[in-house]
Amino acid sequence: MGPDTKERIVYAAMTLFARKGYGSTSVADILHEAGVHAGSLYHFFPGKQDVLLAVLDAYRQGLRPMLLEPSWKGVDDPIERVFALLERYRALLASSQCTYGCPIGSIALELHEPDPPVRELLAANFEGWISAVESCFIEAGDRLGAGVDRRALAGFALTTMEGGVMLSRTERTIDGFDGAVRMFRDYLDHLEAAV
Amino acid sequence: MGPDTKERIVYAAMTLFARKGYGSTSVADILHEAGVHAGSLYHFFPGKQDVLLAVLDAYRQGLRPMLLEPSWKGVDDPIERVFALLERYRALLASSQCTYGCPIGSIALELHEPDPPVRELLAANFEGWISAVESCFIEAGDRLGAGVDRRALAGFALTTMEGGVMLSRTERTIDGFDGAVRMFRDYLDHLEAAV
DNA sequence: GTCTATAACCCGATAGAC
DNA sequence: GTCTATCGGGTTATAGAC
Repeated sequence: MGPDTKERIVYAAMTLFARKGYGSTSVADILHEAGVHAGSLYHFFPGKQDVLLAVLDAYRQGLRPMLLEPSWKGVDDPIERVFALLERYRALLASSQCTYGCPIGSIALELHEPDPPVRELLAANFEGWISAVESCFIEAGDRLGAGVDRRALAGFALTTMEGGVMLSRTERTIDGFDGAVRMFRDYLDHLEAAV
Repeated sequence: MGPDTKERIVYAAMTLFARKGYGSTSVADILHEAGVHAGSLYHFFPGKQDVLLAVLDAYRQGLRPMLLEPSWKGVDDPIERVFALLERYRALLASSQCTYGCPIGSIALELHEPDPPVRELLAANFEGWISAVESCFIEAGDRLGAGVDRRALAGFALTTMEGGVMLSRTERTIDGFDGAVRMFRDYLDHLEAAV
């Protein structure tokens, strides 16, 4: 239908996987959402799982331009940037009645035994996220004690976000997410005060 | 086949849902695992989702006898009890090559739009977990400052565990879980030191 | 590259004998 | 309560014309 058929398929799949999950999204759903027919999808992709791989790769490639840069617009303080990132997930939750959270985390838990390339792309997405946040904590310099493990702290930011999303999605209230982020903030305050 | 057919079905489903997820477990899988035939399952349950409800209720009822009490055997310190609980999840991860984590969290994220009774039972499971941990923090008395929100801190323990499980399952390494728990421990150390 | 039709399969659930 | 056979429908993927 156009030169960007493949991209439309990936974008449609991205939307649907985030909204309904991977298993609950049928190929027919993707075809309908993208406005293409089966022949086109199977021309570009060997199968459904390869569409998932393309989606996960798109997330990975979009980390900076689609997630970090919008979140960090007008925020220069490196530690505030971490909370600006968390705030973006809060906005996603709040604007969807606590239905939509982190698409990577949902897929990561939905697929119990993913094929290696899928699992590796999921891990690469987490790794990119953690690395970006780690950079913020490194940039914060001596506001955090020299003994503070920046990488582990960034991983803790991720687990706070993912766990908070899970709790809020289940309770259908933003409270769980907010509570977790508030505790994480308090922890960072203690770390800064301890220097 | 016996007077406990219904229980065998629930137990089989519990095992399979934890191992493969809800959607990837077919009724035929449950029948095979439980050693019963379709007629028996549909005699006791209207459908597959009702088996899930029974499983979630079993987890809820088993929280104390199956999870808390074994974790807290020989551990009297209320704050150490929280970490003993987290240690139990670590053992589950470690003994399964980081495949098996928290079955409730997996199902919570797998089902994007669960029917109300399912979502409510998932929330009730989280609520029971959080309440139990909150009790520990309350029991810790003035070792934590009076201004510390015990309930939010318990929720933070849950998000730390669930997020850590997600990260470790994806990376197939225990590091993410250990890092998150280490940070949580450090936070509690700061809270205790600040009193 | 795109479209239609359909193959081959698995699913949850049911019917009805015992 | 238990067993067998099967229905009806949705699934991924393919075949083949255009």
